[in-house]
Amino acid sequence: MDKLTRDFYDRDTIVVARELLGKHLVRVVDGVPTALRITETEAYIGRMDKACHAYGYKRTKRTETLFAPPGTAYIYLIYGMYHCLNFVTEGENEPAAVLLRAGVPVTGADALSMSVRRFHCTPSEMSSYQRKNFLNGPGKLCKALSLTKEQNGLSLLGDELYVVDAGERPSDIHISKRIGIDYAEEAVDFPWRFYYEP
DNA sequence: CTTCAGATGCTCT
DNA sequence: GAGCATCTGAAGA
Repeated sequence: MDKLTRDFYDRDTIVVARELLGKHLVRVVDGVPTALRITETEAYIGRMDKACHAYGYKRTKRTETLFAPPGTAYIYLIYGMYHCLNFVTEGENEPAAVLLRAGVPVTGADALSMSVRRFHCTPSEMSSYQRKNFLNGPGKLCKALSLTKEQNGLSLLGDELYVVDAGERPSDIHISKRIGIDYAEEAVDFPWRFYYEP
């Protein structure tokens, strides 16, 4: 159960996105860890990707975090009420990141803390619809882990938010176009979404 | 199962 | 002022 180091993140973004599948994302609040298994990711690469906030090395207040060292959390508000969690990759001054889109709880205790944060109830009180759609979206994932823009810029090498290799190697990884980037012209067709059925 | 409208605030032009 | 890397509940098939 080794915590991933900077070397893991400081590589090609596509590779990092693929290899994050099956890893455990750990969020610690008040000393209590909650873990989920990562099941869906997307790559965003500013150098060449019109879907990336930092396309063409565009530097604004928001994209500043994408220029931080690999292994930094990039978290932003979307649609006025949800948050998206990303991991910065590929070297300093090379704005690129992996979006964390979905996961599943690792243990029963993890399921409990996340169901409380998401629905203010226990897992057994969740509807079957809620159970089926528990963590299958970036906004849901952030809510379940109590992540907001307050945590933007947090290092993944610290103790509040990090990823561990639990030795799981998912088979049958699916690849597709990315979700919700219809504005991105030719980049809408880039096959940079990775996921598997846990 | 599917579609659909509405919520809501921040960022950039 | 426009638009957004989304989610939910309600309604219909």
